[in-house]
Amino acid sequence: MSKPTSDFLRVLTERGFVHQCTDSEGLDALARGGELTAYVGYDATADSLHVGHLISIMMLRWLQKAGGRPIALMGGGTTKVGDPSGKDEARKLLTDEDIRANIAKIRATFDNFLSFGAGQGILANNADWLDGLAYIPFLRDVGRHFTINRMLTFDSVKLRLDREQPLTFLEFNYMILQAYDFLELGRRHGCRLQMGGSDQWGNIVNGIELARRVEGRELYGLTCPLLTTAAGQKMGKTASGAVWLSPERLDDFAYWQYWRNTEDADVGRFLKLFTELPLEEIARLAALQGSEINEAKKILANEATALCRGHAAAEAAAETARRTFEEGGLGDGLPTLTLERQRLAEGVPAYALLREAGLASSNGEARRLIKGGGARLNDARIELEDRLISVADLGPEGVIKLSAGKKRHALVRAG
RNA sequence: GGAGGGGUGCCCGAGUGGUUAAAGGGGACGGACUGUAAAUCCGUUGGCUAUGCCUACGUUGGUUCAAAUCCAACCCCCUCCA
Repeated sequence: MSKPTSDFLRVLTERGFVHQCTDSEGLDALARGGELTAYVGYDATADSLHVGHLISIMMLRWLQKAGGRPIALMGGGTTKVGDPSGKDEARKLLTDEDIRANIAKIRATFDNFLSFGAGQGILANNADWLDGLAYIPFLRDVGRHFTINRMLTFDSVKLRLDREQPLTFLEFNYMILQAYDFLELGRRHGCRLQMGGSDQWGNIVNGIELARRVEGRELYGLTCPLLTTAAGQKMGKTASGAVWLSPERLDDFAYWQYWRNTEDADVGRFLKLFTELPLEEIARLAALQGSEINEAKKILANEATALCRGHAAAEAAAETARRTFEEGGLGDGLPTLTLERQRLAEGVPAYALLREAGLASSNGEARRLIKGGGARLNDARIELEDRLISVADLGPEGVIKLSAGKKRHALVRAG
């Protein structure tokens, strides 16, 4: 593809967001010509998005910065049915109330990245049009434009069939519903572009085809690469699961740490995708060698955290990290457990305290941690599993520092 | 509906009567080495009020001194046939 001339596509291309595009020339012309409206769809099964969603959120953000109008589409309608693709066990069906609550909480995250309001971004919900669909009319108006022959050629379907895994009729319909979303957003908001992960390519193309057939409208699709780390791992896993975007699910310090621990080989790529630093600056940072690249990682952590959690949170997390790792001291931002003074006076077994502080998920795990030499009390290795920890262990600042390994720390205070 | 195959720990997968909390791998966690990186090596990896007790191999019941392993019924998945 020739070099894009629109701000939007140029930025996306330069920063590594673009995997495939249905018609980059056409889209470029459209983006150049005026206000471009584009959407990305998000599931509403959890009350928070995670870093896997971040790349597409950034695309919406760049769109808005380039003068376009982003639509974050919540799958309130499709979630109600329950996405069967996680096929291990039938996901429990969410109630309307759950979904509404999830969407409200997710919205708080979007507010950090996008501006919603009159003439700005839109937070849409496909329940608005899917809930009321009448089956027969829908089949006649929309279903007739899909041939099974063609649907069978899409990767999402083909992979399943090749691997001899079941594909339910419900999932089959997902393609159609998603295609219909695109059509509907075009009608309602003049949306011309759908973006998503590369795994969404087939679904996106379906929407484009549908709109062409139903109303002769030309739509566009753009996918971003699925994010893996340089080591080939799926992005966003930590000790305790997904890296959540909402502070209720993952505290600011942990979020900052996630970025701080990026592999060397990923630093440049992540800076381009997850920060808004100028490319020249990024090129300089990514070229740092040896331990100097840690500076780049700190900047990555600061910038990424500032976007998602705000500047104050980013600075506080950076300060906590500095105190904890560079001075070996205590950072205020570490997870803190407040214990009744009475209990602490009597003493609590080390394994129990580690569990309560969230450093181990069971007493057994805590015991193993101690046995393996990974548990520390005020930076001194804990030798005995049931060693009592008491007020006598409070440091000068009135705090006990517990550690599991070198990176996971927690504070205990007497309350 | 018929015939055959299968359901094992976070995941994959071995195991066909006792020494099996269950080989091996992956992942995860911890240790060593480092730069809060990667790679590598080592250890750990069901729970508990812990030299013991409890729970666990789809579900329920049975045989046996003893069952993930044998029997029965049921549930679910896959393949082929109708």
